Amino acid sequence: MKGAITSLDVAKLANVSQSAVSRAFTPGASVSKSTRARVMAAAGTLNYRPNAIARSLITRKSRIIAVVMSQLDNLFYPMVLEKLSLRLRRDGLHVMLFFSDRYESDGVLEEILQYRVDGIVMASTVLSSALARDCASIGCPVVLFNRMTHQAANEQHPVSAVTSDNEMGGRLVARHLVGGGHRRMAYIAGAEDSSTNADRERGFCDELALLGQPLFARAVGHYRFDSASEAARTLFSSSRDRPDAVFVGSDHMAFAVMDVLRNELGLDIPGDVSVVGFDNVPQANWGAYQLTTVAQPVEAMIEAIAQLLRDGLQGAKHPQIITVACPLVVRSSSRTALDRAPLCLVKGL
Amino acid sequence: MKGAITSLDVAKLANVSQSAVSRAFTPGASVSKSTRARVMAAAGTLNYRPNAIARSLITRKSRIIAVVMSQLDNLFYPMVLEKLSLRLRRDGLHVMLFFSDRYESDGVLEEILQYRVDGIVMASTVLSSALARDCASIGCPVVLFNRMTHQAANEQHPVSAVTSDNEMGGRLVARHLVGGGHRRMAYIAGAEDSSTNADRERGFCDELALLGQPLFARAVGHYRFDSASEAARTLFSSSRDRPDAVFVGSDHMAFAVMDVLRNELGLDIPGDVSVVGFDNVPQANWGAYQLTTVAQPVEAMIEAIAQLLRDGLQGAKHPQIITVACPLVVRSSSRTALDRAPLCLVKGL
DNA sequence: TTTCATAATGCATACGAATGCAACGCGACG
DNA sequence: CGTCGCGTTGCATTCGTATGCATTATGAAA
Repeated sequence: MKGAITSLDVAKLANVSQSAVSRAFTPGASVSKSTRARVMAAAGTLNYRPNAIARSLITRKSRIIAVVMSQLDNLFYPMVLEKLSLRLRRDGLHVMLFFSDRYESDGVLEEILQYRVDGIVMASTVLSSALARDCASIGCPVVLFNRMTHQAANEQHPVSAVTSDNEMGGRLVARHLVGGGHRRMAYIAGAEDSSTNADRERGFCDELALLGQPLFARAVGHYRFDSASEAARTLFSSSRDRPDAVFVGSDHMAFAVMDVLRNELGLDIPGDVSVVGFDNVPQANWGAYQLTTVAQPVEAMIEAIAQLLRDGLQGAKHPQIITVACPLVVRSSSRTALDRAPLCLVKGL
Repeated sequence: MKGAITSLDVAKLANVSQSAVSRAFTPGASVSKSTRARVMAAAGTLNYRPNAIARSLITRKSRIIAVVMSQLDNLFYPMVLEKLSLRLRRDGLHVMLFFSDRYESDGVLEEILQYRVDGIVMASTVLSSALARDCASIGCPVVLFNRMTHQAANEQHPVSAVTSDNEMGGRLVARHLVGGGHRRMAYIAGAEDSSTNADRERGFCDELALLGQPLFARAVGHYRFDSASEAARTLFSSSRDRPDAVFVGSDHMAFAVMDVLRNELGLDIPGDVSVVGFDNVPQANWGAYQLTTVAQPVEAMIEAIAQLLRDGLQGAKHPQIITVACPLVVRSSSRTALDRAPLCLVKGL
């Protein structure tokens, strides 16, 4: 077996014990300057690298964080994935990536737990009560990202969560659209069983009602591109009485909606219809869309994840729910109060 | 220590030896039906899960594949990542995700090798000669994805690679554009030191020359959105003598180019300019772009990766270079011979 | 019933590094 | 010169599972 260089090989070459090698590679361990130097030299000539697997076995820390995703076609998640990975690396943690669909995660979680990961970030779904219990008993912290169902607040097996203030985001959109003079507001929902959608929709509708402009129409896009296209066709098929503004549950769906409105129905955005999304993915700033949207503060959310994981690793702090504010980013896919002025003048003539 | 359920605990409860437990969880091992049943029952009540870390230590197989990426903002890579992860899972492998920029990967690789991964897929860059040697000596197969530089063909430390037939892709575009009646063809390059760009550009230019229509203009976009916008501005700034077609080194850049052409320069696509990309990411089929592009056959490429990894795991097969064909997908961002006909009629009037 | 061949099981060890404990060396101080 | 203390070092054990080998149970063939 050629490439099996162990700490013992290094120890022999450096004329020290295996313990010394181990200590030389452990920051802050009790080793003299000279010993460490000799060890490092020997390690260098042998091309030795400490075996993280063996280390994990004895330290009971794998320094692996499992990240569970779905829907990487929605650019929001790749963005999160990349930033999260870089952030965790700064804490000496590594990302093991898993995929599960929205409704089944238990199978994947079984695999995850075999690796004795130091934490789990779930961005695809929530976890079953049974697995939440298992994670808790093992002491493996779980952080829900962008998800927060009853389980997160489950009394028996609570789980931490990081979300943006989806409800407030919905409210901001309502104010923006009403302020822009729209009268027939529609909503295209994401997955109806997701907390993000529930919160966004509730905030939007409540605020609309508060402003005396109840929701005009509604359809469901399931957070999927194709479903969103279909929803747009349904909502805007009749040329009379169609919405003059639509809030779409995610940017990803909003792009589909804009494509249908412009290319299939020949509508002008924002002349005929204002469109607002949610997430503020990079594409929202692309020339073809210039989408007004609610920005999820990814950096802050990721910092929150890192903190929750750190807490979870150190001790059994109580699970926490962290909610971060999300500002509205106004671009040209929606009419604003300023745009409205000339329209009124025209009307006045 | 509460959650530390080991195979020994299960063994005691089931009144068998620890070996029996191990064998019960090993498919194809020598255990009687009844013993396995008893073990599984005990494991169930104790919530036991085999420890993959300990298993890896002794089997010397971590069942982990390191995947190194960069630029997740180009949707091509998230797409690959998701499909690759699902494909490898079918082989019982798991993805550990790393990021490195295009020019530095050695630091990341040092970390990777500590985990004794069973293979490495590099989609971000190539690896240094020194690390290629290390990987080879350890017996850790490396597969370059979408990259193929001199190192891949390095005599001393050869490395496997999977790419699409980029050169042929470039040729197809050349034929398509010339066939569509274009006369002033431009190319917007990706990163000039990447093999993908070199191959695409060579194929495109060679074929253009062959068809008697040498390249008209060229700029560099470095595979980045912003750089591509800038390149488009440069190429199309003068209204006289501007290209009537542009082949862009990737879809991701092509979207930037289309945005500039339409929204900043007021040009019609494909009326004034035809645009062709490379990759065929999902967005290329979106209404706003409808981008003619060369399709990278992701499924086939991933199958090739899986095969190379399998070969590399089993024995020391010679590193292989796998190249898969990539068809042109024609959409409405480029004029075709058919579109030309009416133009000729108009001319004829 | 006896005799093998085969399947099933347990024992003991190995994987590679971390760490408590004891031993050691060295300098300082009494 | 002896003793104490502190910084180093090595020894031995440990983490949880897989597996070669020896042993025993099982069933089929004689």
